[in-house]
Amino acid sequence: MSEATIGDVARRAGVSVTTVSRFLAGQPVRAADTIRTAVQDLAYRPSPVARSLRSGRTRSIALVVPDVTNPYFAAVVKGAEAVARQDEYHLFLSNTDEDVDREAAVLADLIGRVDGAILAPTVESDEAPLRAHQAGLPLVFLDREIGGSALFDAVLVDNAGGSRSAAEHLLDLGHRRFAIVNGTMHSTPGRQRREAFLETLTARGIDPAEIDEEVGDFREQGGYQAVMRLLAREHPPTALFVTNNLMTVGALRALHDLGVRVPEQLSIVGFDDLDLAALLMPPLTVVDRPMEEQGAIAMRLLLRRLRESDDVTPRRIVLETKLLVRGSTARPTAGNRTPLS
Amino acid sequence: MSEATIGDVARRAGVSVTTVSRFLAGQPVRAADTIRTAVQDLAYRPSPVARSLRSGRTRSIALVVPDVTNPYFAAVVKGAEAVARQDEYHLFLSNTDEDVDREAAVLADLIGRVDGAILAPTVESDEAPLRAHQAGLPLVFLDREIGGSALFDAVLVDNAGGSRSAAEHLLDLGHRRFAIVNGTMHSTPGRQRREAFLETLTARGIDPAEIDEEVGDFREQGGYQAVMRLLAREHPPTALFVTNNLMTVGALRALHDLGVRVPEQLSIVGFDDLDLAALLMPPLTVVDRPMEEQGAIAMRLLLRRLRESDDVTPRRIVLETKLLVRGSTARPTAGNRTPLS
DNA sequence: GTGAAAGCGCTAACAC
DNA sequence: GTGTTAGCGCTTTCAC
Repeated sequence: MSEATIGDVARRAGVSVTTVSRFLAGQPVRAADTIRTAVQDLAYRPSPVARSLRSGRTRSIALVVPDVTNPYFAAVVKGAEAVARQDEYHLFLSNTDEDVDREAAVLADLIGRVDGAILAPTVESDEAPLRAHQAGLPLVFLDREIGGSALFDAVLVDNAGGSRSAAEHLLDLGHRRFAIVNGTMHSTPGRQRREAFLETLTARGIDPAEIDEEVGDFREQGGYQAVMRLLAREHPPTALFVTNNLMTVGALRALHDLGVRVPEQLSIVGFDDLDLAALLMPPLTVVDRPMEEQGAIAMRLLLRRLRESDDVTPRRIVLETKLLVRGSTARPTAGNRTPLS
Repeated sequence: MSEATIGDVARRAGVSVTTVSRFLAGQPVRAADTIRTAVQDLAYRPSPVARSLRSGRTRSIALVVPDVTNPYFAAVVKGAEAVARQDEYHLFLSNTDEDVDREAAVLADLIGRVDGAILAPTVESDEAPLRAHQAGLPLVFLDREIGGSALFDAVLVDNAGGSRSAAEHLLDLGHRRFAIVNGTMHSTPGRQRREAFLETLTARGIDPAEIDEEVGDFREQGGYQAVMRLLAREHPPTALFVTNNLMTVGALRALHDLGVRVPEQLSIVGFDDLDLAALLMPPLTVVDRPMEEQGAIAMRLLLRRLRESDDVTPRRIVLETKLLVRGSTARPTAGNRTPLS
């Protein structure tokens, strides 16, 4: 029965709708008390939809991520939501499941429904975001970018730095046989984490032939299978870098099923911390980064863009990573260090 | 520049807006081809806001949960979103952080903005949902209820059954000294899990004095502190039941810091499975339940209610739990079985 | 099968 | 400081 409109309030208070509107906007009005009473009596709530139609703004923001079930994105959502709430914005949430078509559909659908969107695009060659942008949807990129996206605000992570620290840590321990489980190679983090890891290794004299690669597509199952393949090889690696949290879980599961002892037989570094990482046996060494904060920053960037004129130069914020050395990395054992001798 | 309106399309196609509207609605129209072209040329998209104002429906649903960062709720969100998408509904997400006031504010804010909401209420004595319902917001309860909520659809879990299975498992192993870490005692799961655990124990002859209780408020930190307090006692328990996932993580952290050996010194059962539960040392015994499915069911219930008339009798669906016995539970050791002798 | 016109609930000129 | 009115973009009578 919440059907009271501004007209009802006006009638009950014996004034015009204009006056009520002005009262609601906080402007000085003679009949303030009367109106206030009428509002309460009728349990009047201004219709957000009508306001939106009038103002052209919805006071809501969409957050488009591959998967909320990924603890990293869950944290991002939380951070973003908290900031939105403060500014009285509402949050739409969409999962793309790393599916480009779904992402495109979602974005198209969002136009006119939200004032802006925060997006973790599936692939760097993605066109959908550009179309959405041209259609008037302000966009901020989260964690990933698309090609030639100098137009957009973005909150990224120093993937290269993170991977480098992982590689150096493993090198310093004395490893010479490496493997990396890659994510989606068409995405920013997938590409950057791989490249930096490989470059660091070869720059320090590692023969590329000593670096095995498998793709795990950023999924737990992918990580599992990648590790299964990796360890089935004749000369398995002694050091493993897994480039996201979900794949790390899968990798650990695989190592567990295989009975591989960590770090005695294999050292492992993950990208992204896990809630239970420190409680695993052994505790997991990971590249960590701010998560809720990344969501919060993305939201702030977007809200600021909505506030200011649209021609503000795009801002790119790159957050630092931090290597958390725990127990899953160690020196290679003698047998492992020279697997061929 | 996505400013084309239905009027622009009509003009370009040389027909009236009515005809365009009918065309868009899929009704037979002579100028179909012309209109189709005009729509494409102008990249016309019907305004969702205008449609909502007209129809009184927004095609969006809100999901109000305590915390998306909780893997259980993240899974629920995913399940609910998938169902909503199929029916072309959009999802609003709000975190309440277990705060009654925030929840009330969120609900009030949602009225008129969504067609319905799925809610995991903070406390059973909550009034806000009733007010929202009276204001015309269809509601489905998720995982938790409020007092006298026979009015509402709900998707619950057999908390009593889950706790009973945990208690019986521990009893069967021979434990006589118990402890339970409770959640928010004013919430449905908090209350039910506690009661069933205690009843099962006492029904099997356990002296209530042999059952320690601490409250952890469903938070990780709460679980940590609860366990710290529990194990500081003179005659610590040999069996521990932790009533949700977050608190279980905290509990494990505490046990780790304390150097308590599981299950030798203490058996532990958690409520809700964790992604890494099976990989912990020892693997964690837990009460598991469907998570994404619970979200999906809640969404289906709500959409069905929106479709059917509002006077359908409320439906309550109770999902079954399943005890996953892994390695964190074992017989009490001799020393522990009779701590006083 | 089609068009004119009213109206969803609100805000903002514009006159007073 | 207040009321009248137009109009945001759409759907839907109601005549034709």
